[in-house]
Amino acid sequence: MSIFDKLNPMQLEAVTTVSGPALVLAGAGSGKTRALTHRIAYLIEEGVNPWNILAITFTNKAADEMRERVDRLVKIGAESVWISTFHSMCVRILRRHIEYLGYSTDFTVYDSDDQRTLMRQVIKKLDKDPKQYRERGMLSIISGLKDKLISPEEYSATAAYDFRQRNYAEIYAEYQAQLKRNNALDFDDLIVKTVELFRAVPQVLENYQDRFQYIMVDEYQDTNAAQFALVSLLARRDRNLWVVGDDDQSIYKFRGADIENILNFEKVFPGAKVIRLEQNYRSTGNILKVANEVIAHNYGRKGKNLWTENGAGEPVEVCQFETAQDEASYIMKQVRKYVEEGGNYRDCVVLYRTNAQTRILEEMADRYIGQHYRTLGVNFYDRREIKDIIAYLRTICNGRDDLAVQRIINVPKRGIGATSLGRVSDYAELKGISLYDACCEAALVPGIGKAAGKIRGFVEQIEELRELAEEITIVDLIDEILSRTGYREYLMEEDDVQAESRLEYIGALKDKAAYYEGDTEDPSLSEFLEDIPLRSDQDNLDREEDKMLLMTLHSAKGLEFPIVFLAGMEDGLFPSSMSINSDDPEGAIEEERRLCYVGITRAEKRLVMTAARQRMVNGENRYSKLSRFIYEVPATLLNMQGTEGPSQRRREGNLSFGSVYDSGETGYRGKYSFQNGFGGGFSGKDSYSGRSDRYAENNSGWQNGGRKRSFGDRSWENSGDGYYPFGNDPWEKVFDLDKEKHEEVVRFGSKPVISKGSQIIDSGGAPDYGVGDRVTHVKFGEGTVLQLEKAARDYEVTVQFDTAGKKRMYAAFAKLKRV
DNA sequence: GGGCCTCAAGTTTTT
DNA sequence: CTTGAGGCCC
Repeated sequence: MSIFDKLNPMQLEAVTTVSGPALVLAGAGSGKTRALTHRIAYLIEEGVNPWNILAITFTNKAADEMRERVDRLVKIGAESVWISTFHSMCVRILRRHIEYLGYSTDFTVYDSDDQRTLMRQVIKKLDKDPKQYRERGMLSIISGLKDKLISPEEYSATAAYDFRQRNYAEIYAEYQAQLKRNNALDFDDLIVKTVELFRAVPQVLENYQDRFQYIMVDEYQDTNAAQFALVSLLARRDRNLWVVGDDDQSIYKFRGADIENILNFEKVFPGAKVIRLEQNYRSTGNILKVANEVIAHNYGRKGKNLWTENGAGEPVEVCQFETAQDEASYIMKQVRKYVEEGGNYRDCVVLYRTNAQTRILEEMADRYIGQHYRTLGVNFYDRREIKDIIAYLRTICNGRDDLAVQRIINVPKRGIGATSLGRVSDYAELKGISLYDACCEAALVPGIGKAAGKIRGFVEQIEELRELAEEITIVDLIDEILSRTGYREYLMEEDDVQAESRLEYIGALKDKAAYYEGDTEDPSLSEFLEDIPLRSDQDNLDREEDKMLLMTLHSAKGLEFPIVFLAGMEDGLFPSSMSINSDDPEGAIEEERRLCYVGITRAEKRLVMTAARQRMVNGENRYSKLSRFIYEVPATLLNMQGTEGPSQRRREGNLSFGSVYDSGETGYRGKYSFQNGFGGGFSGKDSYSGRSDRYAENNSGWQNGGRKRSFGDRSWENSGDGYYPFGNDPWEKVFDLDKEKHEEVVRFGSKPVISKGSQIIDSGGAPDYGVGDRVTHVKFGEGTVLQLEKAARDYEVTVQFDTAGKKRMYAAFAKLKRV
C-alpha cells in the first residue's frame, strides 16, 4: 500500500504530473496541501533530487506546516527540499548576492512602521504638502508600482506631463534613495531586487535555475506581477512549474495580487495542464451549497463546482440582532452552550470583516467564556513596546540603523528633542556618517549646546549595553535595557492601565529570545533580529490550545473549524461601504464576495452568520441591513432566526420626521430618499414615493417574493420569499430630507436621531435636568448643573462637580443622571 | 523641549 | 469612539 492510494483520481493526476507547466485549481477544502506535499514525495520517489525541489508559500505558517507534512511523508532527503515563503527565499538569495546591486549583504528589512517613518521624512525633505501627499497614500502607490516592477525611473518617464504624478515620481525616487542610503529594503523590495538581480546577473539566475528544477507555488491566486516574474525567471528554462490556487479565494487584490496570473496561466505557459480538484472533504453539503450560491454571483471565474460526499448537515443559520452587543453575546452564549454540551472551545472561531469589531466580541467573550479565547489582532512585533525594545537591540547590534536610533534616542525622555535631533541628523548627512556615529561626536555638531551632554548620556548607555551584549544572553540584555535606560519606569509612568500588559508583552519577547537561544547552534543578536520583520503573529497560532479564536476573515484563509461564526453580516460593513462606493464597485464587491466565500468554506459542520441592526462605527450609530451576500443565497438553504427576543427599539413606535413629517403609527407620506451608501443597498438616486410602511411591504420585493430588486447597477430576481424577513428595521425609517445640507433631525420614538450625510448620530435630545439640578456622571461623580444651552446638534451642559471640578460637555455623551 | 490642544481620519494586510 | 500628527504656547 502506497501513500498515493488514498488520493482521489484528480489528486493523483495532480500529484503525478512531473514535468511541464501545470495549474491545479483547488477548491476550498479539496485537499490542496495534501496534493502539494504528496507531489513532493512523488517527485522524490521518481528519482528527482530533493535538492532540486522548491516549494513557495506566502506565509511562514504554511511553510512550516508543509515542511512538517513533507518530513512525515518523505523519509530520506526531505530536509533538502527548499520550502520557503517568497520573502524569506528572497532574503536568503539577496544575503548572498545583493552586492551586485550596490547594497551590502547585511541589509536591514524595513517593516511597515519603518516605511512610514521613512516616508514621513521623505515628504518633509522634499517639502511636499503633507495634506496632499500622505504617507500611507504614497506608500501604497509605491507598493503598487513595485508590485508591477516599475522602477522610479520608469515611472518618472511615464509621469512627465502630470503634475501630481511628477510629484509621486519624485517621492518614489527619494524614498528609494533613502532606503539605499540606509542599506535597507522594504518588503516589496525583497521581491523586486531579486528579480533585478536575476535580470542583471545571468550567471546568478542560472545558478538558481540549476538548483530549482522543480518549482511549486502555493496560493498562486495571490501572486502579484513581481512574484510572477520571479517565478517565471526561475522556471523559464526547465518549465517545470506546478502551481496550485483557487481564483475564488483571491482576497489580496488590494495588495497587488493579480488574479490574471491564474486566469491567464495557460496563455503564459502554453501547453499547461489544468487540473481541477472539486471534491470537498471539509464541509457539510449545506455549507457547501451556500458557498457555491454566493460565489456564483461573481463573473470571470475559472469555474469550479465543488461537491461533497459529506452529509447535508444542519442548515446554515442567520441571526440578526438589535445591536452589536446582542450579536456578540449571542455568539458567546452559543459557544458556552456548545462547551457545556461537551464540545471544545478550539472548535469555534468568530470571523469578521474589520478589526474594529474585536472589541465588543472580546468584551462578551470575557463575560461569557472567560479566558477561553484568543484574538489574532495587532501583530506582536507591531506593538509599540516591542518595537522600542527591538530598536534598542538593533542599535546595540548595528550602529548604522538610523531609524532605530531615531526611535529610541528620546524614549524614555532624555531631553533630546526634534531640534537637536535635526542638527545631529544634518551633521550626519553632511559628513556621510550614520546618525549614531554622529551622536558619538555630538560635541562637534554646530549649535548643539546643552543637548550634547544629553546625547553623550545616551551614547554611553548604548556603549555599556553593547559591551554587555558580548557576554550575556539576549534575555538578560533585554532586562538590562529595561533597567539601565529607565524604560520600565517610563512604561509605568506613561499609562498605569496598560503598563502591566506592555511589560507582559516584553516578557513574551524574552520568551521568544530564550527559545531562539535554546534552539540555535550559535545564537547571535544579529541573527535573532534578522528575520523578525518577516515574522507575524499568525506563525504562532496554536491550534492545540483549547481556545476559541477571533480573527478577521483575511487571517482565516487556509484554516478550518467545526463551528464558524461569521459576525457583522451587514451591508456597508461586509461588503464594506468602501467597496460599494469605490471607483470600481463591481470589482471591489466581487473581492468582498470572495472573502465571504473564504469565510463560509472555513466551516466544517456548523455555520452561523450574524448581523446587528445597529452598530457603533467611528463613534456614531450606524443602522444596517443584512449583507447582500445573505440575499444571494436562496432562503430555503438558510435557517433565519430573527432576533433574540423582541426589539426594544421597534416597540417604541415609528419615527416622525421633524415638523414636516409627523405621523402616527401608519407611516409617512412624501418623497423619501435613502441615503447614499448608508446601510448599504441603496444608492443616492434610489427614492420611493409613498408610505414608508408600504415601502416595507410592497416596494422592490421588500418582503414578498418574485419582484425584481436592485442595488446600484446590479439587479436580480428575488427567487422566493424570505428577503428582509425580520420585519421593519429602524433603518427603514431614516432618510435624508434636506439634500442641500444633508442634515436632518428625525425622531425615533421618543429619541431624536440626527442624520448627517451618510451617517447617523445618536443624540440624547433635551436633557431631563436643568440649571441648578443635581446630577451624577459615571466618572466625575455628583455635581450641580451650572449652564445648559442648545448647540448645533445637542445640548451643551456645564456642571460643577463636587470633586472633579467644572466640566463642559455634550449632554448626549455625558449621560448625566438626575439625582 | 515638552505638554496640551485641535484636527482629521478611520478596510482587509500572509511578508 | 480612538488614534496619531501637527500647531501653539510656556
